[in-house]
Amino acid sequence: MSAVADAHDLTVRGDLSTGAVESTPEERVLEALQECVLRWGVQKTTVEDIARSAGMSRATVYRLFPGGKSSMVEAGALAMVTDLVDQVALAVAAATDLTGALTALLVVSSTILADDEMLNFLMEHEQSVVEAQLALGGLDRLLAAVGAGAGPALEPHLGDAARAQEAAVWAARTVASHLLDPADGVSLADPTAAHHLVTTYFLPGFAPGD
Amino acid sequence: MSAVADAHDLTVRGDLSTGAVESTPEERVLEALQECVLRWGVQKTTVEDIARSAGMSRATVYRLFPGGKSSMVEAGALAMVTDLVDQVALAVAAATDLTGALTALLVVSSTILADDEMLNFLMEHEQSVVEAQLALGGLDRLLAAVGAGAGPALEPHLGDAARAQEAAVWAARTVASHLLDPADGVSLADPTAAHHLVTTYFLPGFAPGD
DNA sequence: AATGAGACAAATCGGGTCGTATTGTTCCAT
DNA sequence: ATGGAACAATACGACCCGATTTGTCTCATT
Repeated sequence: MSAVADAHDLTVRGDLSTGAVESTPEERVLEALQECVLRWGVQKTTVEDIARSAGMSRATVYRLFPGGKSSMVEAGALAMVTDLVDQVALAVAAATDLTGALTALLVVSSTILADDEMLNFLMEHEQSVVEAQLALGGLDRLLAAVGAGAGPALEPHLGDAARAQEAAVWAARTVASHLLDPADGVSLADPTAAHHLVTTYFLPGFAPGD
Repeated sequence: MSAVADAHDLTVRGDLSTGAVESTPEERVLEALQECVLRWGVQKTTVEDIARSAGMSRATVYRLFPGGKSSMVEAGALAMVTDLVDQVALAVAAATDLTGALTALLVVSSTILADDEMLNFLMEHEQSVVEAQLALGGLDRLLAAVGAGAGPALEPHLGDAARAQEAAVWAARTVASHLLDPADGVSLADPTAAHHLVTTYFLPGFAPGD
């Protein structure tokens, strides 16, 4: 019923590292959306703009995304989150100890967000669009996604799956808080700052028993 | 120049615990503002409404608050924050150990916010007003105020003043995050949940050395 | 079978106007 | 020091209007 339920399969076909050699029509639409948004912003981008940019007719775009522009934006956001979670999970899994894992979680997610062209554009020119995505439990879903995606990678160092997920959500909440309110000169993308934060607030509570 | 700089002295004269026996004209205006807002919301409340409710003329209200309605709202918010910080500092100071102090900080602040009639009303009916106060570095100032107000009360258990303030700001950020996004069924107003959070994430990092 | 082109009503949006309510200031009487 | 009144300037809401956009549909094309 909700637009979220209509989310399409955004699985990439082809090798990401070598650029999109093969991509689904849905992906082409999302790429077109990104192009248009970076040029004119979300509000000024029309479905016709997207269709033209994607090299297909408006009718086809509507066939691919029956929900219209809003569903495309939602799908785009979902794709970004999915990518983010995947990369974070990868970085966390590569860590050898709990400190490194948590630090990686903070640094990688913060770095990705700080370097994301689309997100930076929206935060600067159309912050309301970002807020709209986060409202109505959007942040909850985001945090839950991070917990579900990065939690398991944290489990080897914590044993308990529930504790791992809790820690991941907690870290994600921290990143989100600092992202939406950069405030104090602390940047979690800085490995030193992140490490300090982890060793000060996170780590000790987990190490051995409760 | 800014409306903040025009903030008036809101010191209460008389005993708070026995109700306002004696109050300044400014306070009467702020009380009137609260009455009107709870009835009609911020947007629909006019200066004339406030003056009538305060039992004085519109001219007098403008003499007291040259900045108009916006400065009254700002002064009201400031008063609320001041009260909050004072009560939190009091509760923190009453704690005998670090665990109790941090837990009190979370529980008392969360409880006050959760029980605040005005804040609940605004969050439900005029969330944009709250957001407007938090934007433009408003949250930063709020966090700094908590750090400055409650930090010293934390110092006896931490020794270092800078560390105490850092911890207070961190806790405040946690409360703010959970307030703006209640999400996961965790309520920091619940002493058990707060205690769990403190012992898990906060405490261990501070106890002895670095 | 999938796509493009076009048509279509409905909804949305930006701009413009207008009358009213509110604002912020001022003067004067008490 | 306060209230009452007046005042211009402004903000606001309601309304209308034309243009754009949306979402759905049909039909021809490949």
